[in-house]
Amino acid sequence: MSSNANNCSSCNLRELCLPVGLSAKELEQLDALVTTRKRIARGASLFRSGDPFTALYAVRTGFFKTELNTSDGRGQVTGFQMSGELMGLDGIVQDHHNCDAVALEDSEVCVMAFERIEALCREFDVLQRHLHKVMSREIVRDQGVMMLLGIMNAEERIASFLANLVDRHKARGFSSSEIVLRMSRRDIGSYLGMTIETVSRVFSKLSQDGIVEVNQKHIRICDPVQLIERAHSIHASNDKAPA
Amino acid sequence: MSSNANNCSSCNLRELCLPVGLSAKELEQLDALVTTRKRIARGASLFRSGDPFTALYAVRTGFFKTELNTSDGRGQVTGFQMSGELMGLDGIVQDHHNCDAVALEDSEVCVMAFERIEALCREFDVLQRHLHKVMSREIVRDQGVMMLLGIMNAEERIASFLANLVDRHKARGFSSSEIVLRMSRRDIGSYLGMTIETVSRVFSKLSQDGIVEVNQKHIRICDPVQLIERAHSIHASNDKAPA
DNA sequence: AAAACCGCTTGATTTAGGTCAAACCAAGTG
DNA sequence: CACTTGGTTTGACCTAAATCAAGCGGTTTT
Repeated sequence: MSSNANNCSSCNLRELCLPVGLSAKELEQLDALVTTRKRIARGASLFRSGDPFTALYAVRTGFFKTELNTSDGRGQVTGFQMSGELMGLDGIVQDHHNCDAVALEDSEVCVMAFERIEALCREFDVLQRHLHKVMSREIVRDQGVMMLLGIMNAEERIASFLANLVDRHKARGFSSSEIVLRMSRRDIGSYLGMTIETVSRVFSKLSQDGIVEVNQKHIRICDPVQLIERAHSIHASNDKAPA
Repeated sequence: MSSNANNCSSCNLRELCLPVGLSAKELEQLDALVTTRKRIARGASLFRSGDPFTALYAVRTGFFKTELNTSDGRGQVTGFQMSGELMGLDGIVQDHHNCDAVALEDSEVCVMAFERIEALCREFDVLQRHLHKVMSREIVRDQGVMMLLGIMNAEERIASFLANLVDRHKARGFSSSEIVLRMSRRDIGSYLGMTIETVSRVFSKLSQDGIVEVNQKHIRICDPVQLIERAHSIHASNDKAPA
């Protein structure tokens, strides 16, 4: 790796990952955060449930899912992570990870030793507050998913899911009308608490209604207003990119 | 309030709330954590969605639910909190609360100004780690609820819910075979993503099968092994009392 | 103490979404 | 190229849970 390959201060994801308004000097000190980077091939796991917890990971490139697996083989996808988003917070409480993080495409993550994060947070209150906000955001996001699973019907769930993806694409400066789904219908179904058949049927419905165009993994959002309309319930202000 | 009424060091919930293994001296300094206590009458709110966030709250006595409310009047209960458990973590990310916290019986909470918590965490790494664990535990708990809502059927949900309550009662030294539900069937249904009728029917079913005895709010666990059997999926090691 | 009310239970019926099954389609592979 | 293979779509049917509706204790009100 080149001299500044691991530098947060020169990373273009800086605004997604780190607190804003840091001085150049502070930023420089934060470069100590990322000790290494790690490449994960599509289909491989960054960590698995039970692995010892030592670090948090920020997605640098690529796309991940996190999932819980049950003894009886059923699984629950608990989230999808894209560039600038954090993984591993679930591991802190028991010193081992509580879910699997699987790369859905060839990906690269920044490895941040948790002890180092904590040490820096004791030094810089801005960073401390930032970490707390990141964790709080995850809690709020999870509560949004609970609501989605608890009270929304299939169409609302899919619409919320798509609207959320659009938001996160926007926050990264990507097209907000053309998105490519990195995850399978099975993963979507697992995340949204429904079968692949229902996922497929709802996509077809939204397509017939002229709200989206669906072509396998390629989704074109034709009518973003109607899409949000269909999401209906608070598809809350959660789940944005990390601040 | 008497001289040491607000002292964490003399609180019998200490082991649920605070890190273990603190020296007497450290404990003394932590007494600065709780600035005030607050009584909340049954049915009243400790905070509501949108209220400015300034503090975290620990339940001292009583029982709470937290819920999200949607524009269209639907609501989702996101959790129930009993003595020693924390509320308010959702408020950190946006400096205002994201859900309502409602007392289900006359209750008392310890108010911990968040700025003070952060200041102390910069000073004591043990406390810092503790706060991170508490937040991580909440994330893991939420993921457990996602799984419950995503893949469990009605009976598994109710069985998990009861098994979880039993665990938390045990952790507090309460009877693990006799529990009194502080929440209504409606709240249970909202939390578990089902209607009150289904809640009632599943209770009746578990009762017929000799696993529990149900008498309105009074539940007797007759066969705890079978109860866990019915929960089936990982009713994971989450959602215990705060460490 | 009748009446109105509230939370809960139980039964009858309906329905959203699950299950089962078949076909489709893109991407490898021998 | 024919031939898998794995993910996706679509259709037919079924079921778990929702909805609708009635009744059942308690508790509070008048």
